[in-house]
Amino acid sequence: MVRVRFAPSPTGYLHVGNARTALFNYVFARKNSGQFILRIEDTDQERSAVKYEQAIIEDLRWLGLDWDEGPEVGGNYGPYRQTERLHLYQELAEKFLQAGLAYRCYCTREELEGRKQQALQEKGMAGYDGRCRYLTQAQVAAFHHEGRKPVVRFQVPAESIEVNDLIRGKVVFAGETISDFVIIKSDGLPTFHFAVVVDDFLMGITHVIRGEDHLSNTPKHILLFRALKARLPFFAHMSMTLGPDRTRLSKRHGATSIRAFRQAGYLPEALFNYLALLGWASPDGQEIFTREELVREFSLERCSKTAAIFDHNKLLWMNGLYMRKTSPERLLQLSLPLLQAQSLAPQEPTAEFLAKTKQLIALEQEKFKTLSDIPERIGFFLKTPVYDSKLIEKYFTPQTREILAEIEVILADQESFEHHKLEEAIRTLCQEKAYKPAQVFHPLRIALSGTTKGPGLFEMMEILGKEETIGRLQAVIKNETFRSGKDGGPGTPP
RNA sequence: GCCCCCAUCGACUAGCGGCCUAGGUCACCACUCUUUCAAGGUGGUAGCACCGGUUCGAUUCCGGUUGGGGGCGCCA
Repeated sequence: MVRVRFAPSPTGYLHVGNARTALFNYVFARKNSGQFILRIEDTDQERSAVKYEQAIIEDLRWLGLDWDEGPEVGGNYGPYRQTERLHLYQELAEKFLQAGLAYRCYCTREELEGRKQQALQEKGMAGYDGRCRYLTQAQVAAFHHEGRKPVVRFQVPAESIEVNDLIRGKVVFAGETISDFVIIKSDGLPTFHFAVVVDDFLMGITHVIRGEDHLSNTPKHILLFRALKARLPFFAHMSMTLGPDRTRLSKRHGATSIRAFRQAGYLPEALFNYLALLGWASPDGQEIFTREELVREFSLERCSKTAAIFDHNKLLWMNGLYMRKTSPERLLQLSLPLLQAQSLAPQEPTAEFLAKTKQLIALEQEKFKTLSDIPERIGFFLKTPVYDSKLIEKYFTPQTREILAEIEVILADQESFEHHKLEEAIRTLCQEKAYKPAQVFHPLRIALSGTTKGPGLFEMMEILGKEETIGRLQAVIKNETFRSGKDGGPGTPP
């Protein structure tokens, strides 16, 4: 039975790089009919916050990465929060101490720092020198008397360690390069290295799939597994996610948290799909996957060893693809809060309003790249447009007013406001008066919507309806600033 | 400084010794469709880091150089 885990520390929002790790674990578990476990690594007292734990949980769910065991769902290997498992680490550390696998170290941070600098200069080694390994009773007593609080260090044997990585193959670390590392901090909490191994062991994790930044830590973990007499899990270290400047992806690169992308109007399935493509490729080059397809196709063997740069651009394209694919109904639901936030929709919309808005969304759907584009692109339907003087200047000539007035008359005569009929009528006008269509269509579009971007002109008029269309036209025609053909400042026509 | 990983178009990648005059996707450019903005269609620009080997033959195998990334914490 395959058992994998994602173990975030709640010190911030879910980072896209971590989300990708979670996703690979999730997909691997599903592919192998195994279990996906969520474990919260909250042993950093300084930085961990409940708020972030909650946010991470929400964002994982939003991405569709549901776990079989972990917070909020339980399981037989709990608890799944490390601060609730402290006794386990302490007991095991005590056993290590008694078995001579670990020892108490009384060095202070200052002493450590000083010696580290010196060793770095002299030998290029930055690790602990092991000087507390064999303290006498008297020395220990003296340290206690000084009030020093010890840490527990693991005694690293001088042998080289081999890591057989599923993605990278065999990696060998020389024994001397690993120094005695801390497993229990002076506050009694376990360090990351100790807690992961103890938990992976106790939770029966079979495959450790994580970022490449942990590859160098793996020999330590292997040593710990051995000390626990535990069977080694398989390791798979996936490539890192970098920013456009090839450095670790961070806030400097803009949005880096799943939360930020959510708020920017991205769809979960788009992010899911994009993340899957970062460091993994299907054999046949397929790039668009449903969750099920990805689960079917995925394999660790096809994971790339090269670090991947997170490309906002391709994500945006892919999001647009999914925006076009999904139903107007869902887009309506997802964008309603955004419309409300911009006062484009009432807090308690009527069925009529919703139906109309859905119609608008359907009309403009092919142009949305993110949900945030929805208010922007359909806003002018929902409330009187604001006119941009530059546009007026560019598209309106002195003659325009006359043309618009003629159109107004024609529209008033229309019995049906069906778009084919409207088009026919206006094209007839163009012919009769020998107007070039562009000369008529552009100003009309701007007069009605305040923008050059929009749906088909006649579809737009149909949805706006006779009354509103004529109303907007009249307002523009009467607008004083328009008379000169320029300087139509932003603002709502009277 | 020491240790580890990595190296194909600007980006993600396919390639697992001859099928490669290196393929796909995003971006970019051109053309096309068109009442705008998109979307779509067609075409195009662009890459095997470098130096040595191995081999009849290297993008593919080996070594080195260079470059990038990661680790060396009482952070995870």
